[in-house]
Amino acid sequence: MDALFQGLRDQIETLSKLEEDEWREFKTYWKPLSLEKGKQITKIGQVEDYFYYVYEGVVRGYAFKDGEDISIGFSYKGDYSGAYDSFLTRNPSEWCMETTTEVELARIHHDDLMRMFDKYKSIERWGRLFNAKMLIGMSRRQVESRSYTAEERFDRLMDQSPHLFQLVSQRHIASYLGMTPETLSRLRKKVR
Amino acid sequence: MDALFQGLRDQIETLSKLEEDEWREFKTYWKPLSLEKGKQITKIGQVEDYFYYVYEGVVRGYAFKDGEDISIGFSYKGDYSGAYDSFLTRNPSEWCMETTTEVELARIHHDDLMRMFDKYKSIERWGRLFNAKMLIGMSRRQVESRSYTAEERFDRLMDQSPHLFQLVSQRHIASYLGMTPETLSRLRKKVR
DNA sequence: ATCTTTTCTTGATCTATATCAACCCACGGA
DNA sequence: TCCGTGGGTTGATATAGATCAAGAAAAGAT
Repeated sequence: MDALFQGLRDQIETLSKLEEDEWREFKTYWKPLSLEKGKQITKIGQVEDYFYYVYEGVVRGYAFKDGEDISIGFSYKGDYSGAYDSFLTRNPSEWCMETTTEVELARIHHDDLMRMFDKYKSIERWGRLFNAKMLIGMSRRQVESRSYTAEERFDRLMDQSPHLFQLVSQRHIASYLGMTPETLSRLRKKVR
Repeated sequence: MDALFQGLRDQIETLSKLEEDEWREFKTYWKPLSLEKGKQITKIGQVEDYFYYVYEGVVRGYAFKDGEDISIGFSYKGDYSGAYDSFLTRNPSEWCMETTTEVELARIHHDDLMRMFDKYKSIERWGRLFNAKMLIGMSRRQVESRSYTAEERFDRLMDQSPHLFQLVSQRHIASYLGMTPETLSRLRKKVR
């Protein structure tokens, strides 16, 4: 619990240093939250009101494409999570989040965060840099998905996040990689 | 020229209002720039030092995938442009920018912008919201490229930016849509 | 205006990956 | 202990779109 808040603070301060009293106040708006495996966090069609910090476990973000569940991304320890799109635009979310393991999170409500942005420049700065970081990550992934074949994408994921294969099911990984479970299965066979 | 700055200011103020004197100072760092068609703005491998505002014309961003030039995106009147990734990370850019028409731009140097972020909270806020806007646009495009077939992507572009077909060559549009020029040509035939 | 170069079109194949279908395996509940 | 349900595998077939190749048209260059 203390460790959770310490992790959160450290994470924030990689982007923008906070004064002791700024942090003391900011901290009061973050609420810890423990969830068991397989819990829905955000549902499609509702506006995302929270911004999440993942302290322990894995959260999966996914959307529906004609009935099929397709994974958008995974958040691990130290990541932020949530239907950030909807959180920003205040439009109903087109995707949802669920826990794939037991998780420990902290979350802050949109309105509280906005108030903090208004009040503290250091937090506003954190917001700017956080968005920048997301942007960079997303543009990397875009290049990734555009420039590589299914097989290359698979190899690269095996390389970069082998642990993922332990944590979530094949079908979720497959949809994340933009291929069918069958194709993924065949690729894995090839490697073995 | 006055119109250019007015456009820039309006654009900025859709995200964050500036005081008269804040704008007066901020404005001094933005330098207007006219370029003819076909000019390289940023080259691969160099760090992007500028952030661009497009007042007139079209700028194309592209990368190289085994020798082939693939378009990442286009910026029109009122958009911002530049190898934003590299601008943020200060790493050498993996893509480059060129004008596809005559253009009128204004640009600000990275260091000046950083100083402005430090000095004015309203500009820091603009930075945060600008990043958020980019993020939203990018996540939309990601969904776009992932959930639709080549034909659907084409139809949607025809719908949303028909003018683009006048402004840039088929091959650039094709690579932007993630298909070969041949495929694009066949799709266009289908529509006619 | 003529020549050259580039872009666009069209047709014939080829290939990666999807789709459909059957089967196996592991695990949780009765 | 047996059964059912969902995830994973494997095989056969289908298909969107790529690739290769060659001609037509448009755009620059001299």
